[in-house]
Amino acid sequence: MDQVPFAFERERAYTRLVALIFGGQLADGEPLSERKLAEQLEIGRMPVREALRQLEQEGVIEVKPARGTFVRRLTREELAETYRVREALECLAAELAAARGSSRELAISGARLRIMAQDPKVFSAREIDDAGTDFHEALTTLAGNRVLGETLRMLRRRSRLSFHLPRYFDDEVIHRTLAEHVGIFEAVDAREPEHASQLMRMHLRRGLEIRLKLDAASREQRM
Amino acid sequence: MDQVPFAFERERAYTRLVALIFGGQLADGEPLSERKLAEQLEIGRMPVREALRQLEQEGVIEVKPARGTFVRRLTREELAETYRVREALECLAAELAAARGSSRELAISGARLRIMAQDPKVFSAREIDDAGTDFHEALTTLAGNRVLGETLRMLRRRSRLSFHLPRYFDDEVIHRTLAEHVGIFEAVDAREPEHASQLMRMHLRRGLEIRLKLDAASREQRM
DNA sequence: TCCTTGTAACTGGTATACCGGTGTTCCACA
DNA sequence: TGTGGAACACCGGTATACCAGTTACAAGGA
Repeated sequence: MDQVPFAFERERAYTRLVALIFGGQLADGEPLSERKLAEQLEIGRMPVREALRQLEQEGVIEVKPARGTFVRRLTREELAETYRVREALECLAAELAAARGSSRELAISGARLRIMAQDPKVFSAREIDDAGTDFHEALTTLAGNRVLGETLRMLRRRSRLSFHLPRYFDDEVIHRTLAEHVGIFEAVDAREPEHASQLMRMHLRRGLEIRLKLDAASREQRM
Repeated sequence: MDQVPFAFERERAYTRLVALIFGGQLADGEPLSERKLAEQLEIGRMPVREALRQLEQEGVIEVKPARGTFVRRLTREELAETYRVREALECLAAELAAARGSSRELAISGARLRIMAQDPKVFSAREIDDAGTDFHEALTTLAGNRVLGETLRMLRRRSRLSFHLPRYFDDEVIHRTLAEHVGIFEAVDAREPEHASQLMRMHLRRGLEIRLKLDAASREQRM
């Protein structure tokens, strides 16, 4: 009856592929091959194929029959579209979460954020980034709507797709993002749905703005 | 270069499965079998399997290894959750569409709705229902956000899952829904984003309310 | 040198076969 | 008659093989 972490090869393949794709271990635009991936991961081709198909449906990769499988690069327009949809749903999540009040998980995540915000320089960009991801996750769980959770997970994965960007941003951006997370946490903790939603909206809009700016700079640099 | 309607067996399998599942040609709770479906549809097992996997990801079916594949029946809670997420996104779509003004497709769809609304009794429930589906589709396309469109398509499919309900509702419900669609169309046509969004919100909340009531009645009847 | 052309090495798509796990059926036995 | 258990049929999961289409590249002709 107990659920083993990976009951199926397909799930193993999926998590490993996600790690590969978002871990930056792939040359830009390099085609993935079902067979080569299977060999590399020491998993059969069919499970790998199914995992790839799932990633395709999530918008992470693109499969071109007889040509290859490719990690998608988001255009500026598509990134903006993804953020727009995320905004609607992340705000809903914040609102629902705030209406329910805090949870143990969110309290832990929030406390961690607060500690980090007091002296951000002590922590690595990676740590702060991870804490932010956890926070969003805890917030969504607290919202208590599973359909919302699934949908958001998909959108977040999609919006994480790099499009010629450095993996981590500079300190200023990271610290501001951290401060925004703390602000949202406090609004939720204070049971202020409207406020939480509003802060979340600004948080995402700033996030998009930053990514678009960095992308523009990156393009200019490459000319 | 031109795209044939069904380049792949998998796509054929998918559309035929959707027709099967939502066409009510399945006994309640009856297990689907990859092999039997493949034989019945005269499509190989692998394409059918891939189509089923997609439907699973969309929340339409549930696959239990070594036991079978089942059409999911939504609980009241899950239906409500789905509608809540849909509400956020359908409102966004209405808002974006209204901001852009009308399109040729939406105008056609809207004109059809108006004609129907003038004398609803002339049209069949099926016709009115289809016109409503078309309208939502045209509205989403007009919104011009593909990620939004994809996400909504998935949620709509999910919320269409019957849970012991008669396929079509009574005349009063159908006519009121029709009137609501016309109202939303007019708000979009008049470029009133806020108004369109508000009407859409009420439209969906009423829709959920109706389905929950019918479900409750259905449960009572079965006792 | 450049273009053509055919071949070989890929790609994803599909078919078939086999695996271990599950549920049922039915017979032997108490 | 009731019950335990073995055999069987069926399930989804996976491996392997083959297909058709694409691409890269090398050999040969202009």
